[in-house]
Amino acid sequence: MGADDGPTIVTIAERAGVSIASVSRVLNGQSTRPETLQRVMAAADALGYVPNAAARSLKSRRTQHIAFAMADIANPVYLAMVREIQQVLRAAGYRLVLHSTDADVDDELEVLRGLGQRYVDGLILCPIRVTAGHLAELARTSVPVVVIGSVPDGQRVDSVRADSRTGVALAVRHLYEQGRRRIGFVNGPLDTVPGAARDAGFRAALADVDLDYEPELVELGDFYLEGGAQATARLLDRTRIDALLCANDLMAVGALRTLRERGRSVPGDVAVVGMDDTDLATTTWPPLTSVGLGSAERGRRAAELLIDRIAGAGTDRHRQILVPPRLVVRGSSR
Amino acid sequence: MGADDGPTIVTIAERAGVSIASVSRVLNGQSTRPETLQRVMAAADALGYVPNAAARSLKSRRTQHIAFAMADIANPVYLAMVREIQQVLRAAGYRLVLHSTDADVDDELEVLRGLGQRYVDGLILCPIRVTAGHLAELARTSVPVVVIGSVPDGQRVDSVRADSRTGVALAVRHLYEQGRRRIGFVNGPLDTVPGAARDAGFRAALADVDLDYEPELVELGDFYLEGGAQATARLLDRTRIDALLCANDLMAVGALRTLRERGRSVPGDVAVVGMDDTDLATTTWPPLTSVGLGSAERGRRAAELLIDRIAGAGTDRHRQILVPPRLVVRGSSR
DNA sequence: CGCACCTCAGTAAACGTTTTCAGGTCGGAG
DNA sequence: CTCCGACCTGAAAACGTTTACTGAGGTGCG
Repeated sequence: MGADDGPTIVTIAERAGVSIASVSRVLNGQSTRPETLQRVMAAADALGYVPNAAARSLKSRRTQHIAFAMADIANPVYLAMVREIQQVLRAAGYRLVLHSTDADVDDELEVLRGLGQRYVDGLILCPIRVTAGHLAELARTSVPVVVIGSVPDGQRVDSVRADSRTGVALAVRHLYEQGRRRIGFVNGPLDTVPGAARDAGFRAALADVDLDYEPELVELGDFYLEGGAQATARLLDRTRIDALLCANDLMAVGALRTLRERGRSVPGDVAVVGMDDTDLATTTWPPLTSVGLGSAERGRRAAELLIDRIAGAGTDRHRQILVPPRLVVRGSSR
Repeated sequence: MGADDGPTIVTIAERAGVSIASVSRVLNGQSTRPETLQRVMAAADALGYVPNAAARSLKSRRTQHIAFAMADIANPVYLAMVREIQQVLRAAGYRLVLHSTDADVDDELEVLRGLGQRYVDGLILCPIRVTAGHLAELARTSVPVVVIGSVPDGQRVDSVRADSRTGVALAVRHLYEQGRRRIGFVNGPLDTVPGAARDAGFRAALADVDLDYEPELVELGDFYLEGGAQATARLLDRTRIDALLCANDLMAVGALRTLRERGRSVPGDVAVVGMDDTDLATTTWPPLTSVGLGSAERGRRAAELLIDRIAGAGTDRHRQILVPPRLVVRGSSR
C-alpha cells in the first residue's frame, strides 16, 4: 500500500533539516531560534501537515473530547442541554461525543464503564434513574464526571440540578392566584428522578396554599404527548378540574389536544401549565404557560464545571449547583 | 502522581507470567492454548483491565468515532437525522461526534479540515450551502465523507439526498385536488440548498397542474417560526389565497398562528401544508398536513453508506441515493 | 529414527507524538 | 584567557497497543 500516508513530524524534520524534537517544539510554540522556526513552519505548510490526534492523545493523555449521555436526544429538554453544552465545549476547544441511551440503564452503565478506555476527557451524565450500579461506577471512574440531576451527598462528582420542587410550587401558586381551586396534575412515572421530585413538589405546593392533596386529581403519563393526552382524558372522566399542571411541555400539548376534543376551552374552562418551557410552548394555541427549569442553563453550567475540573487539580471539594426555576406566563393560563 | 494509572497490557503480562504479545492475542480472540487464555483472562479480570483507546487507534488507525456536522441540532430535521445516525452507529460499534455549526460556513470547513487529525473514521456532512471551499476540501479529505444533500457529479463522495422537487409537487397536486387554486408559498432563502430546490419544485409543480406561477403568491421566510409567521402576514396583506404551502413545518406553525390571528379558519378558508413531517406536525391544531422528506431515512442511509465505505475498500464507484418524499395528509388540509 | 510441518509464545519493531536529558555554542563576567 | 550561565538543539526514551518475525516444542509421515 502506498507510502503517501500523510506527512508526519518526521517528514517535516527531514525536509527542514532539523530534529523531530525541534519540529515538535515549534509546533507547540516553544521558544526557538527564528531561523529554525521559519524553516519548520515553511516545511509544515508546504507539506500540509496535520498532527495525528491518536498519537498526541497517547502521550498527553488528553483527547479533547467530552461525552454527554442522556436518555433521548429527541426530548426537547435534553436538546436544549446538548445545544448549550456543544457551544461551551467548542469555545473551549473540546468536541462533543453524544450518547443517546434510550433510557436504558444498562446502556448508561456501559457508557460509564467505557470511560476507562479514556476516549474522552470527561463525561456529562443526565440519568433518568440513579441506581446502585450508577453509584458504584461513579465511585471509580477514571475521568471527571458531572451529573445533571440529583446525586446522593458525598459522591465524588460535581452536579447541577433543577429545583423542580420550587418550580412546581411556582406553577401551583400561579394557578391559585388565578382563582383556580381544582388543580389536576399529570405527572410522569414516579420511579424516575424528575417524576419523584415533581410529586414531592406538588404535595408541598398544595400545602403551601392550603389545598388538600386529592389522589383523584393526579394521573401519571409517560412524559410523551400521547401519554399526556390519555392521562388527561382519564382525569376528565373521573373528576372536575379548572386547572391542569403537566410535568412537561410535551404532555401539556397532549392535554391541550384532549381538552379541545372534549370541548373545554383553554384557559376559560381549564388553565393549563406545562414544565420545561421548551420551544414547543410557543408553537401551541393558546401559547403554553410553562415553568422553565433551566435546561439550557443546566447544560451550560455542567459543561463549565467539567472543563474546570479537567483543568484544575481534582483536589477541591465537589460542587453542587442548583438552578432556579422561572415561570413564564402565556395565554394558556390567563 | 501515583503509579496507579490503571493496568496496561504489561501489568497483565507480568501477573499472568506471559508476554505482552500473548496478552494482546488473547484480548483480540486469536487462538491460544487454553491454559494461557485462562491465565490472561483471570489476570485481566482481577486487574479490571480496560484497553486504552488512544494507543489502539495509533496502531490500528481506527478510532471507532464518526462525526456528523450540520447547521443546528435544534432544527427538527437534523434532530431526526442525529437520532437515526446514532442508532445505526451504536449498533455497528461506533460513537458519534457531533458538530453543530450554526450555519457558519467557516466552521463547517474547519470541521472538514480537522478531519486530517484523524480523530474520526468518517464524516457525515449536511451542508446548508455548498461552496467552492467545500468541494476543494472534499476533494482531499483523509477519511470517507458522506454528504446529505446534493453534490455536483463526479465528486469523490457518496451522497444521500431528499427529492424535494417531487415533494413540493405532491403537496401542490394535493392542494389542487382539494379544489384550491390560489396556492401561496412561503419558502426559505433562495441561496440555500433546500430553498433553491423547493423553488424549482414549486414552479415545476404549478406547471404540472396548469396553474401560472405568480410572484405575488410567493414570500420568503427564514425557516424559523417567526419568519414564517411574518412572511404569511405579508402574503395575506398582499393577495388572496385559499391554500398555503410552507417550506418547512416550523414556518407552517408560524403560518397557522398568523392565520388564526387574522381570523382565517384552517382548513376552511386556507388549507395549510408544511414540509419535513416532523413531530411538530402532530402537536398543532388542526394537525398539520406535511410532506415528509425522509430525514430519518436520509440519516440512516447516510450512516450505513459511511460504515460500508469504511469497511470495504474504497475502490468501487461512489453512490448517490435519492430518498422519495411522502405526503401525510392531516387536518390542516381537508 | 529423522525430517518436515504445525501450533503456540516471546522478542522487538512499529504507530506519531511529547519530553527529558545531555551536549554545544555564544556572550559576558571575572 | 577561562569559566559560567543562557539559550538552542538533537538523541533517545517514553505513551500502550498490534503485529511481523523467530524459535521451541510436539506430531505425523516416510
